[in-house]
Amino acid sequence: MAATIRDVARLAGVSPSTVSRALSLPGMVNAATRARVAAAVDQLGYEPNRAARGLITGRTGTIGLVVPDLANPFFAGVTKGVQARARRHDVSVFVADTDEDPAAEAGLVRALSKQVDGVILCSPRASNDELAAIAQDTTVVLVNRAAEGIPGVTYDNEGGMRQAVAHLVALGHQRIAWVGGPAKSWSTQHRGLGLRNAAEELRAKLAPVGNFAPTYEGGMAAADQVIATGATAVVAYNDLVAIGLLARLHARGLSVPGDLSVVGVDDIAMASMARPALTTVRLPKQEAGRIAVELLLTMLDDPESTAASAGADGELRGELHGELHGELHGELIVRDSTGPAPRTQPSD
Amino acid sequence: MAATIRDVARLAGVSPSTVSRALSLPGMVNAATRARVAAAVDQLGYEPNRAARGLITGRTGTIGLVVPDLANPFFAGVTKGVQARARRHDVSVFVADTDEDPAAEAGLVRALSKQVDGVILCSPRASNDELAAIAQDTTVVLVNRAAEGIPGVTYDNEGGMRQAVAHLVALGHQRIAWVGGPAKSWSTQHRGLGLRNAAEELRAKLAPVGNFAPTYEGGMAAADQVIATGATAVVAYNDLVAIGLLARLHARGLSVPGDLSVVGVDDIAMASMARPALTTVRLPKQEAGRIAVELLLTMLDDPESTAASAGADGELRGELHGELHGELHGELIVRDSTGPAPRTQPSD
DNA sequence: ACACAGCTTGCAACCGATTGCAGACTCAAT
DNA sequence: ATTGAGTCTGCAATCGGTTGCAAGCTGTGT
Repeated sequence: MAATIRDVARLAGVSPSTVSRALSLPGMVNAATRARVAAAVDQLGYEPNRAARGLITGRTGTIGLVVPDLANPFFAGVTKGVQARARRHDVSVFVADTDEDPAAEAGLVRALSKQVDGVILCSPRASNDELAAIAQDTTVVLVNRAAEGIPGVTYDNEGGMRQAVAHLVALGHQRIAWVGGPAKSWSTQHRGLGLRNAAEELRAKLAPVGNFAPTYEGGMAAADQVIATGATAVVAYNDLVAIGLLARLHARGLSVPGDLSVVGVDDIAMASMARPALTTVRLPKQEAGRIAVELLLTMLDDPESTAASAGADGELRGELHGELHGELHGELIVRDSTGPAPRTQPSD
Repeated sequence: MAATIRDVARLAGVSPSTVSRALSLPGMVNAATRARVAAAVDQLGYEPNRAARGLITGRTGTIGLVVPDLANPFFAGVTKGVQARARRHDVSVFVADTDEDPAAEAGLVRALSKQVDGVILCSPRASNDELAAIAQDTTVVLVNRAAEGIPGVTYDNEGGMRQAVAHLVALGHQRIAWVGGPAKSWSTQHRGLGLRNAAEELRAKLAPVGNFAPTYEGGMAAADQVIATGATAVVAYNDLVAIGLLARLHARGLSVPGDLSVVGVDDIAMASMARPALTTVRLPKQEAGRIAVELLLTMLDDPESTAASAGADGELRGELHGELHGELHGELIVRDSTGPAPRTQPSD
């Protein structure tokens, strides 16, 4: 049905090879011929068949994106970024959702990897060893996760947490609770670490209340333990957890920020719709997706470049500043869920 | 790098054609040979190259999905459904996000259509004529939109609205406001229609307050007009709008459901996290995605089948009940945003 | 006039699968 | 032994592009 390169060649009165070259190596063909080919191309609405091209070039022009859960606004944001930037490079994106199932992850990636040039792995649950194994036979870029020798883009969790703590300390809070996400999660570990450092430096006490599911329900479950710590402020693993906290605190009759200030992380749309509107550390989500695409495409163009070798020759695209690793910074968005520390503890 | 069909053939001591047949037409090859091939296949970890296969079969094993905005939880849900069901059929999904830009839509679909076997169009903004043109040269399935001659899956908006009105009338509400979404939107039209019919039948008065953006901001903008109608209950185009209403009503000092009851549509995760938790008409989102995939795959298997011809021979898969059109039903989820009508109008 | 370089272009092989056709083989019936 | 049907397998063409190689053409220097 669709026009082939031979149809174009016939119409332009040249051979298929010339058409091919006119399109991909324009400098190599005579200007007049090139014009005839161009005319034929758009008269026929010709577009090269990707499968055929991929067969010989070994490149499919497609990348894979694996996320834990598309319904999670954070991952939806990353996906949008990946998608938009990939389109700009004329690359298609296979999206796969693991449904938060760590077991499905590896299998999915393997299946995907046969069909794409490279894969972007977002917040993978796999172990470092498993990741290394995957990176062995596919070009991989990580998002929101760092692993030795694998390029990726991460957030400066420490910096974000420092901003949150500084904000709270300035409001007079001395004792800050921390509701962590999944224990093995890379970002939980780094956010916890950043919090600990910032608290120490700014002379506040940090009260970790353990690990909870990174969901609204997780926040509901954590709330009572937060109250029990006697803290006047709480930092939650993410906005979903923070909103769960808000709900349960309200149910317990506590006022936010009157009795307790609450800070989230991510700045999903829901954060500004919560009551009270949530103070949170905004993480640039689409930006992460965009950078991941650039990173992946860079590696694909120059297979020699890896996180390790990049330091040596460092000649990469703009945003990456010569390294096959991007780091994004969070920004504290102050809304209504944080306020001055109460004079007396809510437990009085 | 990866094993080819020739490698397998050599290892199994047969010709490539036999390997091909052993894999796709097992009945045609001798059991012993088939076993040798199978052994060779998994010793080498062989997987057929899709591009090569696609080249000759004309099928890519890939479908496209176009949604207005991945960050919208409704579309994220549909995407999850599409994605999961496609995987089950060993089909990959290209996801494209138009960023709510109706102008980008058509171009995107055209670009996509060259690379996939068929396209699922979710809540397209295009006109019926444009849709017909697209369906002309690609296999298309619509989600959340009906158009003459094009298969699709829609929601029974009338039925959902009837449930909402019945619920409100039972609570004593006589005057119900309606905040519509984008005027040209198919679902706005049908929800408005359903509301009008149900209101008439159940002897309630419907007060439409016009069309608003299907967002939180849209809801905020509509709230004051809703109050001005003197209605004691309001049905919003979707949950996002309803939550916007909630916020503005709260700011205006009105109590929900004390002064005004609010009903949304969709049942996105946010609905149960709102304060008060939102009464809403739950629309099965993933289910819509799943059915769309089945529909598309059916059409691909049997190119003769169209919405028009399906009635005649109607021999399709389970869920579809013999029609190339699926209709899903909403379910009223009663939470805390609806309650008995106040004795006196809030305007008193 | 001749050789040689440089620029364009075509031929043909190739990527990795699928499939129509025909050949080889087995087995039973005549 | 011959024929015929039926089963299984291989050959070779094909899908739609890309690319190494060689050949044609033009123009320049001698």
